[in-house]
Amino acid sequence: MAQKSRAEMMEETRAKLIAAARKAFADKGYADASMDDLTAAAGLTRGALYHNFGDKRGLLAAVVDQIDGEMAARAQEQANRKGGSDWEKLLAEGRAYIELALEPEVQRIVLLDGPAFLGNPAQWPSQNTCLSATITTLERINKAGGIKPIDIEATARLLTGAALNAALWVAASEDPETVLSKAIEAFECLASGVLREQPDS
Amino acid sequence: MAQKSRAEMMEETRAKLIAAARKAFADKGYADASMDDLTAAAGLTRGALYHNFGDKRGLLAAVVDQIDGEMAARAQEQANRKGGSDWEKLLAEGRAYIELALEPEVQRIVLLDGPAFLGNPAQWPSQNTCLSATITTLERINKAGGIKPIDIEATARLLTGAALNAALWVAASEDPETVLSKAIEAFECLASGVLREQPDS
DNA sequence: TCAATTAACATACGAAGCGTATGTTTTTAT
DNA sequence: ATAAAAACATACGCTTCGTATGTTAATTGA
Repeated sequence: MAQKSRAEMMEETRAKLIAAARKAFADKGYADASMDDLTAAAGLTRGALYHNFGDKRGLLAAVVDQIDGEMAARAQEQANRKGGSDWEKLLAEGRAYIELALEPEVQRIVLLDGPAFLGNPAQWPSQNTCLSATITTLERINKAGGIKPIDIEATARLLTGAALNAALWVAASEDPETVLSKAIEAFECLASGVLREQPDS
Repeated sequence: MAQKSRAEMMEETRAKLIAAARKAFADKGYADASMDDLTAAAGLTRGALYHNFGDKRGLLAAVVDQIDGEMAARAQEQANRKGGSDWEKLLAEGRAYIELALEPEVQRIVLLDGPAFLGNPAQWPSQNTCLSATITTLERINKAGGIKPIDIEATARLLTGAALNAALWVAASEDPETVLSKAIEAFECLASGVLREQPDS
């Protein structure tokens, strides 16, 4: 089909705006990103913005949603690649979260600006994408009787929180390579706290 | 002395501005807080602001510093109150962090707005106030040979990160009472991962 | 098929806020 | 006592956001 339908055009402009926003938000931060510049870079005007996303925050929410989806997919991929036990999958997820959060785009938009302008991340619908994966893995381990009798969701929240914070620490360090390995070690150490018995490693 | 020196006057206006900023930032958030309104509420104008703090961000930094100092002091107080072993002190600190982070003022200003407008908290000088306390406690436990051979700072970073994230979760929940106890349980569980042997509890 | 309506934007407008540049007054220094 | 500087207040310009109002093209209904 050479002709694009109206709905397709709409989706295309939405995609262009989101793409331009990802770049602008990542480069300048949400607060310093001008909507005039952003929309112009996408070959549009602010009119398209307010028609499609309501306001500036709406665009940020859409961007966060998109990034979060990509994060969850990539983390799952990493976790499933190596196979292994559910426990090893949990550790792989944690490592993946840390490494994903090292990307400037994720860090600036999702970890720094997101909470300030979209509010408490614990209330985001998207945050649950990454989180539910961890919950699922924890529940599997739990059904096998491998962990202590604690609240699954609470544990998942703390683990992901620790991972994201670790990423911020690594990003701020002057020697990310070695600091990253330290962070991953510490993460696996803390995670082992949920086990009934010490792992083999 | 009935007369106040010039330096005292200066400190007084700084204190008034910081106090007004704490209230305004906590109520409306940093982005939506008007400097005109804020300074007027302190009985001053924006002139005083830019003379004392450089810009809006400078005022936020001062506010964050003050709150962080109070947090560290209160957490230490809580940890030392019950006495007990270093291990119990570590758990008490974690619990204190979670409970402190539940206060709307701390949450809005330090956890949500701070990172967005002051940048990565891992680079803040003030963040180290709370963190170094945890590091100190961990080192004490380490010297007694009680923990696994992992990086102390990394562990402290992850533990505080987990605590702060837990607080955001509790704050967003509809039943903070029970969720808080779950979060504290999970925290202690994860923290026990650093121990060589399972604690007595 | 052809008006009429609506969707998808663009343009124009008004208001608010930040930072700076420029006063103004009161100490401090010499 | 006069000059200098500190501690603010006032005034100004610039940017930006959200909305209100066009404008064009597609869709609907008879």
